[in-house]
Parts: sequence; C-alpha cells; structure tokens
Amino acid sequence: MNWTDERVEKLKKLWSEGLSASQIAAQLGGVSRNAVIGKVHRLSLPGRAKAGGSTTTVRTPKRTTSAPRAPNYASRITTRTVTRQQGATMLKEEIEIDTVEEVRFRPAANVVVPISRRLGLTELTERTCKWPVGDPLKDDFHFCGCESPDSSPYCTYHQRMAYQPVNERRKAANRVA
DNA sequence: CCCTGATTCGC
DNA sequence: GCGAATCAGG
Repeated sequence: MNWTDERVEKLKKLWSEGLSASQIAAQLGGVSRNAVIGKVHRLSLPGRAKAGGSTTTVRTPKRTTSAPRAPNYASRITTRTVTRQQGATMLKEEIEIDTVEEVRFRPAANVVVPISRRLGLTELTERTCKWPVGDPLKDDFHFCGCESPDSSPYCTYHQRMAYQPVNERRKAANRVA
C-alpha cells in the first residue's frame, strides 16, 4: 500500500485526534501499526509524549551494526492479527442493564442490542463479537465488538440471540446474570 | 495475556 | 522511504 496524499492526511488527522497506531492502521487498511508509527516518525509528527502506551525516551542501542538477528523471544511468536484497543470490559454491566430494560418494557421489536463499540469491519479480531448492528446498507452499520469467549464469533449475549429460538430468547435473557 | 509507542536497519 | 522485528513499558 502506498502512502498517497489522502492516506497521509488521514493518518495525520487520526493521529492528532489521539487514535492509537493500531486503530489508525485498521482504518487506513493495508498497513500495520508499525507502518503507521514509522510513518508518523518520518513525518516528524508529534509523538505521544506521555499518552497511552509509554515512553522512556532514550533507549540503549543494543543493535550493533552487523549483529546477527537473534530471535531471543519465542514468546513473541503469537498470532497477532489486526489489533484493537482494550476489549469490552463493561460487558457484564451492560448485559445487566439491558436485561432489566427488556423485562420492564418488552418492546415489540425484538431487536435489542446491549451495547456496541461501533466497530468497523476492519477492526474486528478473533475475539470480538461479530454481531452486526444496523442496516448494512446505511453507513452507521457496525458490529457489536464486545469480547467473545473462546473461539465463539459472538459475545455471550449475542451467542444466545444467535442460537436460541425467538420464543426462548426471553428465558435465555432472564437466565443471564 | 492484552495492549501502547519508539527505534533500528535490511530492503 | 518503508515497515517488520525488536525493544520497552502499562
């Protein structure tokens, strides 16, 4: 992927808005967060002095000119796909809230969604709920994005929605908690 | 483990 | 110039 002017500008915009490198990479598409960070540096954009991750400025140059690449860290070899910021830790809360609501006034439309992180398609990972929200044709369409357990495509809430008959759904919803 | 940005350096 | 690999930290 080339750094076209548009892409560079979007990068600048998103970076200045404080989005993380991985999120920016996800939105731009076709680049890794490293690419984004690298580009940010080359553009001499202001770094994150103390925001977000960390920064201890000066680092000891461990790398010597012709040092062979020694992969010391086997622990780093993990499946790392598109990254996203910290998952939905508030999921439990939201479930409770939503359950209560559903009990109080059961709306005719059984299309009640707990909460969503309004994730775009590109921001989904293995463990984010892929329950679609909204009309795919409209541009407010997004995905739930809550944390989904093990290798399930949905979060605990939407898992029930997905695999339970409509009639049983209320039971399922009440069983939550 | 998840994540963050920073840096180096082969390409 | 680009960005993967690595490092350093929360």
